[in-house]
Order: sequence, then C-alpha cells, then structure tokens
Amino acid sequence: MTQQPRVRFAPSPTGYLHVGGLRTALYNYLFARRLGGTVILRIEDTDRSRFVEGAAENLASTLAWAGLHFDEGPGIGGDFGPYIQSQRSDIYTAHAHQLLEEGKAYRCFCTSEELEASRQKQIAEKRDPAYDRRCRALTPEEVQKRIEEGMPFTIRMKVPVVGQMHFHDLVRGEITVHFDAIDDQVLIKSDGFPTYHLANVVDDHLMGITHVIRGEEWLPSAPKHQLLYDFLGWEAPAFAHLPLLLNEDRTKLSKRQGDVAVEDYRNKGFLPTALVNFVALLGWNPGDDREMFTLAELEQAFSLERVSKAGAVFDIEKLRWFNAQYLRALPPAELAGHCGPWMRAAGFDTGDNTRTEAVVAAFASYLTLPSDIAAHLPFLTIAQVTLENAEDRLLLAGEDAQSVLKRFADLAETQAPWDAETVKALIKQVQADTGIKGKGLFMPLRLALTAEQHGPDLGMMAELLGRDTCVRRVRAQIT
RNA sequence: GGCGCGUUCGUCUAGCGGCUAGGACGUGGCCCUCUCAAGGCCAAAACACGGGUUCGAUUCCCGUACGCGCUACCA
Repeated sequence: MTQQPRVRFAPSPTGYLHVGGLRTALYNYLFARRLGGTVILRIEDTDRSRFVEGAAENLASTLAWAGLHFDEGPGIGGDFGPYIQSQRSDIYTAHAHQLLEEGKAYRCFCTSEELEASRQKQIAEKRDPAYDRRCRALTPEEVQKRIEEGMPFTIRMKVPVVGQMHFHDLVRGEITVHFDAIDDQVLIKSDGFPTYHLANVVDDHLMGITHVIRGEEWLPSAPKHQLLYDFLGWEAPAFAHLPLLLNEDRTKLSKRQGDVAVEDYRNKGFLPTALVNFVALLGWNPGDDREMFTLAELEQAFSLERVSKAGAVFDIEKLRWFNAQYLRALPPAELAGHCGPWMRAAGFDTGDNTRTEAVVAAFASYLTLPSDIAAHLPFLTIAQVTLENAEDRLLLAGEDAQSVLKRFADLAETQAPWDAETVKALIKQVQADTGIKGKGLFMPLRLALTAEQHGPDLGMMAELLGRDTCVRRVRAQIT
C-alpha cells in the first residue's frame, strides 16, 4: 500500500521566521508536492513563556510571501485540527495519563530549583548531568500523598535503564543510541502543558504524519520520540534530519552574525524567488548542473535522497547573485514596482509609469537589490551638471571636446523625434562632422549630460533626459 | 565532559573503486563596448590526517584531529 505522504512544518511562534525554518518548510513542501501529498502547518506554542503575540500570523504571512501554501493549518482548516498545540492540551494530558497507567511514565515532584542544584553538583563532581530518577522510585502511597498535599509535578517518561535502540534516518541511515544516554524526559510540565517531545509525537500520529522532516538539532532527541511511539503502540513516521544552516564561522546560523529572519531579507528587497531558489540549494542539489529553479521546477526535481549530510554556510554573496539574476529578469513594470519606493525616496517622481519603467529598464543590469537604483538617479534629479572632478573638467575643456559639444548642441536643437536611436544617429553625425570618434566623442557628451564617466548606453541616457535638458546641459559646458 | 552527527576548491556542491576530481558564487585575466554594468571565454583554487581492505582508493572499514549539534519543566 502506498499512501500519500503527509508532512508538517511545525514552528514555534517566538518571533520571526528563521531562514533555516524557511528551508525546512520548503523541503517539507517540496517533498509533499512532488508526491502529491499534503503539507500541514502546525503551531507549537506549548511554551507560554516564549509566546510572542502575532508571531503565528507573521509566520504564516511570511511563508505565503515565499510562495509556500499549506493544505491544512490554522486559518486554513483541515480534518485533523486544531492545528495550534495550546488548543490541544487535553489530548496530551490524556495520553500522558495513559502512559502513567501503563507504567511507562511517572510523576516527578522535583522542583526546578532542586533539579538545577542537582545538575550543578553533578557538574562540580565532573559527572554527566542527568536526572537522577529519584521520583521514579516513589511508592504509589508516597505519590498519592504528595498529590493530596497539592505538590506540583511533572510527568516523566520511563526510559529503559539498559540496552540500546536503533532508528532509521532517511538522510543519515541507521543510528544507534544507548538508553543510558537518554534522560527520563519530561512529558508534561508542571503548568500542565506538554513538552515538545510529547506534543510532537502525539500530534504527528494523530495528524497522520508520514514523514518528519526537520533540522538536525532534533537528531539527538529522535530516539526519545521513537521510544514514545513504541510506548504508545504507534508506528513511528519516517525521519529525515536536515543539515544545519551555518554562519560564516560554521556555527549554527544565528542572529548577531547577520540577518537570519526571512523578513530582514524581504525588507531589503530580496525577491522570494531568489531566496527560495538559494535556500533550496543549501543542502540539496538536483544531481545535474542546473541551479536556476522556480518553485514549480523544484517541486519536480526535489527528493530527500539528494539531501546532503553536512551543514551549509549561508553565503550571502551567492544569494545576492541569485537576486540580481531574478531582478533583471523581471518585466519592467514589476521591476519598477520593486524600485518605486527607493526612487521616490531619492527624489524621482514615479508618476509617469512609462518613464519610470524606461529608467529601471536602463539600469536593470546594475541592480542587485531594488535599492541600488537610487545610486543611478542623480543625473535625472539634479538641476544642472557640476563636475566635481578636476580631471573631468579638464577633459571637457579640451579643443576636441568643445567641438563635439558645439556640434552636438547645434544638431540637437532641431532634432525630432528624440529617442535613443535618433540620438545615436545624431552622435554619428557629430562624428562625421568633427572627425572625432570613440572615447573622445562619447566621453565629453556623457560627462556633460550625466556628470558621470560610466553608465548605460548614452543614447538611452539622452532619451531619458529629453532633448531640451540635453541641449541645455551641453551648452552649459561650452566655454 | 558525555552522546550523536559531520569533514571534496574561500563558499554551495557533483562524485556512489580506475576521472586531466566537474559545475556555480566569489577572485584574477581576456573579449565585447564610448564607458560601466550585464554577457562570453580563460585561469588560479579542494579530496583533513594516519592506518587498513583492494591490482587500484576522494569513494569501503577503523582510528585520530577538527567542526557542529544535543545534553532544560525551550523548541
């Protein structure tokens, strides 16, 4: 029987969407789409102390911005809800009590302070910090007495004391762990909420999750989860632990060393297509030399078999390259849409769509981010050209330069129509009339017109400036 | 410290016993062009180390080193 895969992305709403989270969400999404499966968004908000208002909504909208759309989840619906863990408390409690009754879990009355003290002592004695399982030995009478006294308690999983277990990881293969390395994990906290371990196992089972695709930081606790499935008499889903995203110094990608929030990249003008394409290739490759992928193409090409094992450094330079590629491939109207805010901030009036689009099209190949457009606008926004550079002034003062400027101004005065092509023809005429060509012909004009030595096609620049401005600026440089 | 995972150019990676170790970003050069950007071409640049196994190891096994992760009533 081949069942359609059901996968989930299960972030905790503690703020923004981390780029590593985006990558995890993406791989889940691609895996499911490729196989015609279902993608579920589940909010893991069992830690009330870390809850951030609005974070869940922000997560969802950022994911949507990236183009990832879920089949089930909060605000989407589905037959396995609710999809917010804080609304599923009784379900976790019921399963924890079942484990209690079956002798697979026990109540622990130790306080956080006691546990911390014990931990410190163990560290001081150079022993491995681990819960000493003192409450595991409590008699039923003692337990009953403490409950009646109203002592708060947690519920801990009764991990076998000896032996070892295996589990299979789709990325890493067979993994063996000895039970003595596994603590008696807390399942239900003293506030009544479940820990990640219990909630994730219960939900994954109840929601019919077939494949758990998550970050490598979860690898060490996978055996606990496997054990929980066994305790509950459930078949565990397949596991796939993805390699981590790293800082330049190869530590786990974190704030402090650059932007880690998807929103940061979004706000800077990175396109979702570029970010998704880039992040898809961090830990996965198609097996051939392709590297430009749309989401739809990724859906076709993705497979867990080609996910690599080692962590990947988040190389912002390559992301920038991807962004430049996608940016310049945009239709002018869309490019103008992205650049608009920056252009207005730079004093350019974007009221005329045709003109705005012509400007961004002229500079498309110069842009890595939409904000880069601002640096190219001064020639359009300044009142007149003033050459700061002595070298430039010298260049314009030359005899040849002056005759080029004069001839151009004379011819331009009556030129109509005025567009890139006709201006170029006009420059050709200047060349024929003055015998000056190449750099000596273009540079004086470029400087007089734009105040810059470098830039796009001069004919295009002249068109954007308009005939009258061109004539005025060129005449202004004639001595 | 313990446990787990990992290790091919600076970075992302291909490679699944025999290759001049391939591609991409970045870097350098050349070409194109009035110039710059883009684009094209070329170049420099890697199998962590030590043992095995094998006719032959980047590839398989073991060890070492290094890195990362986990080691919470956080996820």
